[in-house]
Amino acid sequence: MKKYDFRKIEPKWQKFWDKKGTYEPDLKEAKRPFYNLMMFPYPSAEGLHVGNMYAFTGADIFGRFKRMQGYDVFQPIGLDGFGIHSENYALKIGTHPAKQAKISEKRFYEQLKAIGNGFAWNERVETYDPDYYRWTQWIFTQMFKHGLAYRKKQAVNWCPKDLTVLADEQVVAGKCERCGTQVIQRELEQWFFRITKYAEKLLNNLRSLDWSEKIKIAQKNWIGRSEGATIDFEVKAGNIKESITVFTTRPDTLFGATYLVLAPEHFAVQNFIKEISNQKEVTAYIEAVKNKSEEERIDEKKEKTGAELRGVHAVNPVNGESIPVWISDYVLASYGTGAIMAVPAHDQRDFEFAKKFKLPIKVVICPNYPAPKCPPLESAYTGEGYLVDSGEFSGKKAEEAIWEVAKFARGKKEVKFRLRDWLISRQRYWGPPIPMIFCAVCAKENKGEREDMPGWYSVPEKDLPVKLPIIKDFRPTGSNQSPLAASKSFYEVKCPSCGAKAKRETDVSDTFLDSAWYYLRYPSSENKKAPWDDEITKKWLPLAMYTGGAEHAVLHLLYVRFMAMALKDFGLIDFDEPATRFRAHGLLIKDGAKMSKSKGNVVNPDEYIKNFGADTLRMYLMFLAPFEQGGDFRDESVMGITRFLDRVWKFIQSPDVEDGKNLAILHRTIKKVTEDIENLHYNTAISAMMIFLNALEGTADRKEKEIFLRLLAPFAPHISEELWETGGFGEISIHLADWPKYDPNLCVEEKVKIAVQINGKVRAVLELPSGVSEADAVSAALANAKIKESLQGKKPGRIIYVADRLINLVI
RNA sequence: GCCCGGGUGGCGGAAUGGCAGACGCACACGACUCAAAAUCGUGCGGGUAACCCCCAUGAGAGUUCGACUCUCUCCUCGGGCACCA
Repeated sequence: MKKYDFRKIEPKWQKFWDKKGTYEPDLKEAKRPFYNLMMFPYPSAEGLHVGNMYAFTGADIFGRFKRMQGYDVFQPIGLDGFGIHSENYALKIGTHPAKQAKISEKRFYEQLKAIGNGFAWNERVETYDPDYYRWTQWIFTQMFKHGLAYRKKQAVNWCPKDLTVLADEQVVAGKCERCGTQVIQRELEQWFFRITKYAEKLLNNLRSLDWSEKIKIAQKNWIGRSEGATIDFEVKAGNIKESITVFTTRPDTLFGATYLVLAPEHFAVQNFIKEISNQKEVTAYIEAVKNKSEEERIDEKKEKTGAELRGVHAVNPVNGESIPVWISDYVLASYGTGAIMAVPAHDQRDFEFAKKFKLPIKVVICPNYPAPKCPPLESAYTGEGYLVDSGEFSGKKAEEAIWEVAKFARGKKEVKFRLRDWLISRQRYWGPPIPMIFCAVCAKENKGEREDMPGWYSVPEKDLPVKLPIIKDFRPTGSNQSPLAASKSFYEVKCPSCGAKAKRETDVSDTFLDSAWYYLRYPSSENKKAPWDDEITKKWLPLAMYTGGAEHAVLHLLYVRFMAMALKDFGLIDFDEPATRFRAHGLLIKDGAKMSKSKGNVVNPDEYIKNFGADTLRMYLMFLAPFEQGGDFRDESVMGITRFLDRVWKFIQSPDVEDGKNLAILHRTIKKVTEDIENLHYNTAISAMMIFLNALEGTADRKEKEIFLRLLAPFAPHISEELWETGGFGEISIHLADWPKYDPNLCVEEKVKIAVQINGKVRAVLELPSGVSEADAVSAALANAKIKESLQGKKPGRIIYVADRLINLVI
């Protein structure tokens, strides 16, 4: 018998599969399409991370399993190589990103081949390929034409290190999601995508999606729907009369509103400022807020700040009371209406503010009714109760009076979302130039492609792609402008409408736009005339299975859904959810800590593949823990799998023993492995194969070996293929063979062990024929010497019998 | 603060409400060997000389004939959100 030599076997079969196109489905003719997608990597670091390999292997096992079950599995791979992460890497090592992209590409593809995944290599996608980003730009123009892309000036998140704006989703706890730098606010005019238009749908669809629950929860919280009412307050200041609209989810507490608070940026503040007696104080406060960094705000979170607009008064619409008006940064300009009614007795933030500035606190909800004298509140009371001091509503249950009070105050029911529009512009170099042109002449004449955006034109389809020029100085400028703004030959264009001298947009788009539609391109990647082929798209999409990291819960996974909804509304695709099933894999850590370059504990898969083989590494990674949980990579445990595969090698080539005794374990193993793969419990599937091997070594017949190889194939594709060939078990490839089936009737052992308990404690274990009747089992138990002894002549009062499992005698 | 997950031997982990610790790692002993590695075999939660006994799944209570599993309270670790009215 030859020795198991993975160094020969693995490259041999990788070449074979490649040549034969084993993993290339017929995209046009496939009968049972199964699009199994995994999130593509961004090639920013020194090479493929073992975490990537972990994710890809998990997804690949599922794909191989489905392929053997008879599906035409399409499992493509590509690179998310455009964008700030790749650019930063290029900056760090001092190469041009375009050059670095080619280097990374080669390296990544070599590594991706070495892990033995069943990728469809013919349909690769690289986001920086002009053939690809041509269509990314085209999608931008579609968004523009349909009114979903627009420009607006507002305070946006700016990363002082990456020197670009960021979407809200890219800011984590006030810091840049990528580099961890404290984000600051800048007032800029930028391109946005109107994702908020789909807030309701993004939320509602979640219910019917078969996605990892934690992703759905994260999205739900991010979208942050709240139902409430907008209510108008008449506000007077000297000669000025304004109506200020507030948003509240608790209109039932209206009688307890003792003042209004406006965001410092609220439009009405500027009007009132002329009429107030403390102009200096208010102006100073507004200035102070403007200059506060996010860090300072978080620091001061506990301490409320603000300023009264002296001389400004609002009228509470439910009782006509005149109440003061304040400004404070605890009210956000960007949420609701930027103004609130403060009910200090029943809202903790208002409570703190009122305490600090000695504003009246009026209780309008008591837990009981009629209300006993309420003791002074220590904090806001937000529980249930009955309305008090609330005019005609007093005595009603607060919860039930919400809409009645709102109606009484002439409020309107309204739904608000936490979700903000997606900021698309980036002042960086390495991305698709935003395909827009601004013509000052048209703008002056109020002409434009869209009425609401004079002067703006999308680049005509025939002129796409707007190629990213190879410029020498691609470093971010820090000046609100992309490095492309320095390239005259790039930005000087003619107006597509009037032909006058116009200016091309010089910002590039967010990387997440590249990845928001890539799954559509894979199966149609050969098409040079359209972003995707309708027939192929109809056949293969939406995705049957999508696998990726949970860190993209509110980034990629939200954007990709939004994009599908938009494209569907444009009539370009016929589904609005890109993936019917999504599973988030867990995080792979190393010796109890997250892998990171700073800790120096990043594992590169290359040396492990070299030393142990791809099959061993694959199985090791999957054996660690449930795939959706993640695992802890420890060098010493790899040996377990090495031994296992060595034994498999010998087991399959050992002489056949025809004794037909292993039927039950064979069928149970098939059942267990099948169900475990379906549930992504690869660790226990591998354990079941180990148990099978332990039991059958030296007693297996040919059929049992053959079935074992098939079960092993998704996990260890090379060794199983090699043994399949040398053993002559069937046509090559094993990966196109059928998945074994089990017979539930044969899963049962002839004899079962039944635990006999007395008062829940096991006192004896009986071996009885399976399916034994209750009466027989109980009499066998009572006849047992140990049981007799334990019973000491007492008679069990109650007997619980669980078939084939246990008897509990209760005395 | 709120919302999700977790907490089981020395370690990774396994257990439709039914024999806790499968499977593997590490470790110990034995076989093979001049020797070592590899391989094979045996053992391996704690108490105990030993057990058929007792204790044990973060802590405490509860439901149940029976709880790692369900309910409540608390501790703790990880992740997400964080003045969202």
